[in-house]
Amino acid sequence: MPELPEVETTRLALKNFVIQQVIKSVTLRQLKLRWPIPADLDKKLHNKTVLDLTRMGKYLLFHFQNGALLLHLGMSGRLHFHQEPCAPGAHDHVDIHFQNGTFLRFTDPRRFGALLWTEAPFAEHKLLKHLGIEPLIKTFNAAYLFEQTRRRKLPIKSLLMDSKVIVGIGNIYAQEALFEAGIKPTKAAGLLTLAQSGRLVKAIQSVLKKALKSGGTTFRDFRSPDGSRGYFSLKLKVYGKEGLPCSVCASTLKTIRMSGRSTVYCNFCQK
DNA sequence: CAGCGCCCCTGCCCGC
DNA sequence: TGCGGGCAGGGGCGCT
Repeated sequence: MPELPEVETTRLALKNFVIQQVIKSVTLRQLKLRWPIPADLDKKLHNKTVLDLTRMGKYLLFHFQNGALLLHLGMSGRLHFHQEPCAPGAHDHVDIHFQNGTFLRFTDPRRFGALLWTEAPFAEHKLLKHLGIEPLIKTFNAAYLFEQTRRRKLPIKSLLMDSKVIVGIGNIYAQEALFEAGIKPTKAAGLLTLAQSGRLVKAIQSVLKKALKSGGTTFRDFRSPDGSRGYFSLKLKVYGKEGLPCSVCASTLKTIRMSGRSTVYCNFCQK
């Protein structure tokens, strides 16, 4: 999926289009996503007004007076706001039609995404209540990360990607942040020094902010909700650079697999 | 409890 | 060209 920058980019692009819109109907073509889409969603959302669109980690929340629609883009999910009718393609699973004739389309070829309904208080929803800290807020700092990593034996990369600790960091930005901080992905989290924790926090924030600024890194499947393909404006230093020379020391970047995901790093720059 | 793999699914790319 | 295998941005869950 899109990681935090892509989800936030999606949210910002959609926000002004969907807020205050009144739902006319919901078309469901495929219920089988990560979890089944509630079949009675149309009934639940009929005549309801979208009050707000927020983000918690990589979850988007469409707020209504009586609850919230919880949406996760999974690996390949996209949201596209349409101003006029448009025939659905193979993976266009959901259309949310508004009373003014516009509609929001949820497309997800791999179907790892999710669309769920949650009654207030939504923060108590099982998918949301254990979410960790947002990486771009002030309280995510060296002391926080240092404290969170004590006595943790798992590799630091795995910890970065654990949404119970920190939200929004996926396989791309975990690798990029670790490279920028000069820390090996395999290093046991508990062995980080306070100084390294500080460098890692700075690196995470810098990488995410750069990606946000460029509207989210755009990869194979990711498309901004306005339909543009975007571009690879964020210069990735290690992700997908297997076998290429390190941009700092020119030694060949190394690739390993960590919990099923490929991980690229520089064996010399990262300690 | 902590940590690690599995698996849900389709598309794409590569090698044969 | 066709086909099989491997891999892709996630993350909850079940097992050890």
